[in-house]
Amino acid sequence: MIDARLITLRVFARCGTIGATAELTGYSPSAVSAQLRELQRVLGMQLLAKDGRGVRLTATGRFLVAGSDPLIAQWESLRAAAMEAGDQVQAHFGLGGFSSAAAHLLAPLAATLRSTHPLLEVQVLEAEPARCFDLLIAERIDLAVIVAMQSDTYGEDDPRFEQRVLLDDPLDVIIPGDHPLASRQTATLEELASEPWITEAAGSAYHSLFTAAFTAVGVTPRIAHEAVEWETHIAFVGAGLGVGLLPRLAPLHGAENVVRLRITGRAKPTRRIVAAVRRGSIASPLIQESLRILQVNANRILTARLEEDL
Amino acid sequence: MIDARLITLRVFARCGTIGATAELTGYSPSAVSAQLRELQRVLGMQLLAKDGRGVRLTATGRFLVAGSDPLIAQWESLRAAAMEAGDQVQAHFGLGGFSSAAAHLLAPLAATLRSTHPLLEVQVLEAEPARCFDLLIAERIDLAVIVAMQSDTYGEDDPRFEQRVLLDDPLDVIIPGDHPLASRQTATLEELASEPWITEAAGSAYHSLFTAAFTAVGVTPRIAHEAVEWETHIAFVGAGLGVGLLPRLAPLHGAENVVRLRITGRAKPTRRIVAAVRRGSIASPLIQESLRILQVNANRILTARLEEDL
DNA sequence: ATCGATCATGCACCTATTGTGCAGGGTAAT
DNA sequence: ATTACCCTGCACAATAGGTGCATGATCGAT
Repeated sequence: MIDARLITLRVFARCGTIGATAELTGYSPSAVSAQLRELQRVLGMQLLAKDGRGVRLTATGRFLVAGSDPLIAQWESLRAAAMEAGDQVQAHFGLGGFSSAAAHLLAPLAATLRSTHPLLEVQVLEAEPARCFDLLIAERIDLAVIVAMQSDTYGEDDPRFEQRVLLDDPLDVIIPGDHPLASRQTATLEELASEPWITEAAGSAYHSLFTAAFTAVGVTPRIAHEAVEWETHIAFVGAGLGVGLLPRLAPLHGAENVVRLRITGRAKPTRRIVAAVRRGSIASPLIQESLRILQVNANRILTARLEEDL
Repeated sequence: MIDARLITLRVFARCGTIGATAELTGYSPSAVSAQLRELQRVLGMQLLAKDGRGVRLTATGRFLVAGSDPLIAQWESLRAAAMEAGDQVQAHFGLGGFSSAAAHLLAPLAATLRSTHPLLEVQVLEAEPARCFDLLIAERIDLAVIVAMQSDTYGEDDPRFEQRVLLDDPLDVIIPGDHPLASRQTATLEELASEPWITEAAGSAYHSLFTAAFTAVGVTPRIAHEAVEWETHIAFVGAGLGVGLLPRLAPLHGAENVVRLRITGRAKPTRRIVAAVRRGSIASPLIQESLRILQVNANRILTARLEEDL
C-alpha cells in the first residue's frame, strides 16, 4: 500500500548500490534506476547523489528513509488489525529462512499452511539471515526464521523489525563411533579441547558461534577441517577426521560411525532461533498462526530428537 | 506515496457512491469501480458490499478507512519534515477555496507563489467548503481557504485535517443610499430588524450565518429576496429592494446608491476564515509560506477596506 | 599508463496495468 | 409499469513501467 518506489528506496538504503537493490527486489537495474528517479520527481526531492562510480543517499534521502520506518510499521499494523477485525484471508505469504534448521521448520509450516489455507499462496525463500532482513524490507517475504547471531541480529528496538524467540537449540558434539568417549552420553568442551575440530569457514554464520563457545571455557580448539553443510560435517566426523558441533535440530539420520553427545559443563552453547517480521505485522492473524505452528513444531522436533539420538 | 487506491477508498468513504467518488477524484466511474475491486484483491479484504442499487463499506472497510487517517497524517508529516530538512521545492501545489473572499485571498497567494517559485505549478480550484475538504482528502488540493460554518467545519481534533484561523471577517450591513440611516456610520441589527432583508437561499453556506446573527439579538428578520452572489446582493440593495449583510472582505467597488455601515451593538456577526490542510502537512515549508502570505494579505485587505469604505 | 571490472543510466522496445466509453442489469422512486 | 439511478463488465486505447543492451564514467590492478 506504500508506494513501491519508496520500498525500493529503503532497500537501496541498505544495499548501497543499484545493482544489489535490483537483485534483492527482483527488478532489473534499469528499473530500479528509473524508479528512484521517478520518486525524486514526484516528491520534488533530491534523494541520490553521484558518488564515484556509484550513487549514495543525500541527507534528505537518509532522512526520508529513516522517517519511513514508522510509516511502514503503521501500515503493517493497520493491515494486521483490519485482517483480524474482518476475519479476512490474505492471498500471498512469503517465508524466508536459513540453514537446515530453518528449512526443517519452514517446510512443515508451509505444508501446514497450504492445507489449512488452500487459497493462500505460500512461497518459501531460502536465504541467509542478513538477506532475510533485506527480503523483509523489500517485502519479498513476510516472515523469516533465522538463527540469531550477534553480528547480524537486530536489536529489540529496531524500528523495522519485531522478533520472537522460537527456541534455543542446544549444540551437541558429534564424535566418531570409535572414539574413547563414544560410549558416554555427555561430554564437556574441555574434555574435547585437544581434538581436531571440524568447523565452518571463518566469517561464516556459525563460526562465530563456534569460537564463542570455546572462549567461554577458555580453551582454543584446533581447527582441522572446514565444512559448509551439516551433512559434510557429519561425514567428516564419520570418517574419523575429527569432532564437531551439531545443533540438536540438525538430524543425524543414522549416519555410520557417528555418535551424538550432549554437552555439559560450564559452557552449553546454543543457537537461538528467532522469527522476525516487519514491525507492526506481528498482530496479523496469519503471522500469529504461523508463530504458533512454528513453536509447536520446534518443540516437538526438539523433544523427539532428544529421545531418538540419546 | 500512499497507494492511490487507498486514497480513492477514503474518498468513497465520504461520498458513499462510486459516481460521486469518480467526480471528485477525476476518474471515470468504471475506473473507481475497478480500483476498489483491485484494492480488495491485493489486500485480501472484502471492503465493499452491495446495498440496494449502490454499494457501502463493510465493517472492515470502515475500519481500514478510519485507521488510514493517522497513516496519511504520518506520511504528510514525514514529507513536510523532509522538505524542510532538505530545503527542497515541490512541483505541484493545489489550492482550493470558496466565495469571493477566498478568491480574493487565493488569487494573490497564487500570484505571489508563481513569482517567488517560478518552477512551482500552482493550481487553484474554486469549490464550496465541504467540497474543499473532500478535495483535500482526494489529494487534489493541498490547502483550502474556507469560511468556517458550524455545519461543515470540522473539529480541531479531526484526524484528517488541521486548521488555522486566518482572520475573523466582520459582516457589515449594506443599505440603499436614500435610506434614513444612510448618513450614519454604524447601525445595530435591532435598528434594521423591520427592514426587508436580502439573504441567500435557505440551506446555503451563508444563510446559517445570517440567521445565527439575528437569533443572537432575538429578532426575526423578514426575508424579502434571495441572491447567491455578493454582486447580486449589492445590486438588489442599490435598487432599493432591501438591506443585506456584506462581509468586509467583499468589495463594494463603488456601487451606485449603496452604503456600507459597520454593525455595532450586542451582536457583531463575523465569518471566520480558516485555512485547512491535511493533518501533518502543516509543517511543509510551502504551506508555512502560504499561510504567512495569506495572513499578511488578509490583514492588509481588511485594514484597507476599513479606511476606504467608511 | 592501460586494461578490465564495476556501476549507473539512457534508449529502443515491449508488456500489462489502468484508464475511457458504452451497454447492460438490478433496484428504488414515481 | 415506467423511469431514473447506480454499479459493473467489456472492448478498446493510452500509458506507465518493465527488460536488455549499449554507453559512459570511475576505480583498481596489471
